Amino acid sequence: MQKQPTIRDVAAAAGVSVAVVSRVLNPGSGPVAAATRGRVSDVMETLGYHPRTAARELKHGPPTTLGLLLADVSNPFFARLADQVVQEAHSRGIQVLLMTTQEDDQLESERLATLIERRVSGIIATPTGNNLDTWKKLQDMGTDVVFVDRSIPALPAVDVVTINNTESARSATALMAAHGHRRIAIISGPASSTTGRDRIAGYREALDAAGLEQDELLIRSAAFRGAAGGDATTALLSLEDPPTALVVANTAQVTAVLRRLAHAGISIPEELSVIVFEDSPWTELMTPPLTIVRQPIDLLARHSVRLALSNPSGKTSGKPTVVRVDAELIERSSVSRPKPRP
Amino acid sequence: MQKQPTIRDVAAAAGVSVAVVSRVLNPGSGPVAAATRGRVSDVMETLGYHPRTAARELKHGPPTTLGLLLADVSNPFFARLADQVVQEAHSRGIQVLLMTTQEDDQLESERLATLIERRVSGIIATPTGNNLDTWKKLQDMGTDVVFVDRSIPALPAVDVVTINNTESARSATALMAAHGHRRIAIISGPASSTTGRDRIAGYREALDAAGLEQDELLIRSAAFRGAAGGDATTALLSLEDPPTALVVANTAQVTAVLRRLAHAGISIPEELSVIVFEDSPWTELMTPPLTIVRQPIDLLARHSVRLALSNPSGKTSGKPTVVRVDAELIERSSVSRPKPRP
DNA sequence: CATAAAAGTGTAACCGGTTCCATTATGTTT
DNA sequence: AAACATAATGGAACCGGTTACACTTTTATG
Repeated sequence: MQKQPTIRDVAAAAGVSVAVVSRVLNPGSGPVAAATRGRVSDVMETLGYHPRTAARELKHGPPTTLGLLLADVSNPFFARLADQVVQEAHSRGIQVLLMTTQEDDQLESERLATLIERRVSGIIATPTGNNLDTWKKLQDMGTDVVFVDRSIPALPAVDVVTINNTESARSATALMAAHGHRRIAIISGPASSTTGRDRIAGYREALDAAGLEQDELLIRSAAFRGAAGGDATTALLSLEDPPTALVVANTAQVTAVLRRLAHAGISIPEELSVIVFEDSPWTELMTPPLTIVRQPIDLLARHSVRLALSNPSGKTSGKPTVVRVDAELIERSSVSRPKPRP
Repeated sequence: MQKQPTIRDVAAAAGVSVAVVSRVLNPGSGPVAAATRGRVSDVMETLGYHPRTAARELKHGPPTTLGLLLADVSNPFFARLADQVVQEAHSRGIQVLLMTTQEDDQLESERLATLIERRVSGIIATPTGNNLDTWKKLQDMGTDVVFVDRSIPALPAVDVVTINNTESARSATALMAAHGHRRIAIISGPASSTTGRDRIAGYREALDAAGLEQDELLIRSAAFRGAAGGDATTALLSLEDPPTALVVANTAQVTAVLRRLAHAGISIPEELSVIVFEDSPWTELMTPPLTIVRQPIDLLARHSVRLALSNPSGKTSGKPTVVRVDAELIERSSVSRPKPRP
């Protein structure tokens, strides 16, 4: 273990001042004779010199780090979002500090405190819905905050990137109706989440458009974490007049729902038509291949990163940006006509 | 956008010196009268003061950031590893800088340069196998490097955390043999990777133990990325004497392999028994539920973080630590006796 | 009560870069 | 060749914390 050379070591070894070395380090910050530049570069090479980011950031914290605050990364949706965000950020020379909240406001609060202390230039987050003051404070500090996938209505000043949740649930439900289903159920995210609410709204719209009656018993909100999806499934199956179609609009609960259906011996689509909000490769490998709603994760990531870096310091723009991208309904084989009732 | 207060602002507002404020910030670094502490804390609160991490790290770069360098995060295995590493790190007050290499040495090299400049205290990585000099340099600097999942034989001085690859492939292959299979194929990672080599070694051991002949045509190395898994599958299926059992020991290629099998209309396990190295929930939802090798990701993460933080600065310990955890073979329904040949 | 020990506080240097500004070297113009 | 613009370099302050050390005030001890 050797201690690292500093800019002064390089300057001394090259027989120049630290100012010159700094200029070599930051091309464009001032003139340096070609010969000098070469000599300094050589010295840096032989000494194995690398400037410390921490020191550089002290002067004018440059937008070199971005906070990515997700609910959790074991969920494939968030995992792929993280992957895309990291790639997109890297392509711009930006680093990503990854944090998770586990959907817990307390943890979220701690993570936000850390992000404040790090003076990250931007944050891309799936907010829990609380910590409003902290979010506001972050923006006051000039941090570019972007909510992705969800938003917080009480914070209308924050940029948001989501899919068109209402429309995606509407089209999925409409497909069920078009196949002749009259008892269509939906399992969505919690009512406290914008995704949950919007998707249920789209579901209702589709029912109205199809002239179908709304039955509150067929609308289930399940938490993102835990086994809520399985329980909701069981509840739906044990209804007196059970649904013939099910839209699983809570990505985090898709496997829990499917597991419960399998254990209950429900055959898809004969007994129950199913559409899930989930775009992993395995949905195609199921028997039958599942009809899905595909969320364009790469677009979400790209727009999020762009917005999180768009206001280098201090936003003058008045109103926040809201990007809404369209999801895609991929029809495979898990939807059919309902079997006639006895 | 307001500019942030500094420690001097706080000191001035509280009518004390910066040293006192610093002591309030770092309990244990020196005595502060209770009354003073309270007053300073109040001022920090009202001013909305948060110390800048960059400035703190200038003095003695404390082990507060960890680099996590993975091949990619869209792969569920790595995603869950990332999730666990982040959680484990957070529980110790450590932040995680997430980076991906896409299995590309050039990109890896760039990421490593960044990590050097950031002076992270530790790095947890799935190395591509190149950039040997940089890895050495990192260690010389006192960075705690931990390879997870794979290792680089040419770098024996690095701590490693892996599953017992040889044993896991051996037991999977042995299970096939125990079911009476004589033509057992394996699709592993590239021969350049330690995981690929070790798993093939275990496979060979199992064949020997079962007194089965080794056929090099049944051993396929597929790259981690791309469609290599599908191609290898097709090649195996079109063999003159095709296998009756297949061990998919390349997690990144599992879905590609299964997709190809589905398209080829191969029924599992009637025509082909299958065991996959993959522990996602969906493996249980398949028809039939897949027999899998489960890798204890949480253990990998826990040990990795522990090692990456164990040598606060400057390792005196002579030899590196190698942690090898056991994978678990979960028997479900994708393995059966081979059907008798005509 | 004198005095030593401990507690509380302040001053200033330092970490490793960046950058303003002054100074000197080089080059161009007429 | 004088006059002046431009290039190249160096000195030193600064970013926002931490900390060694000096100094003052309390508290403890004999």
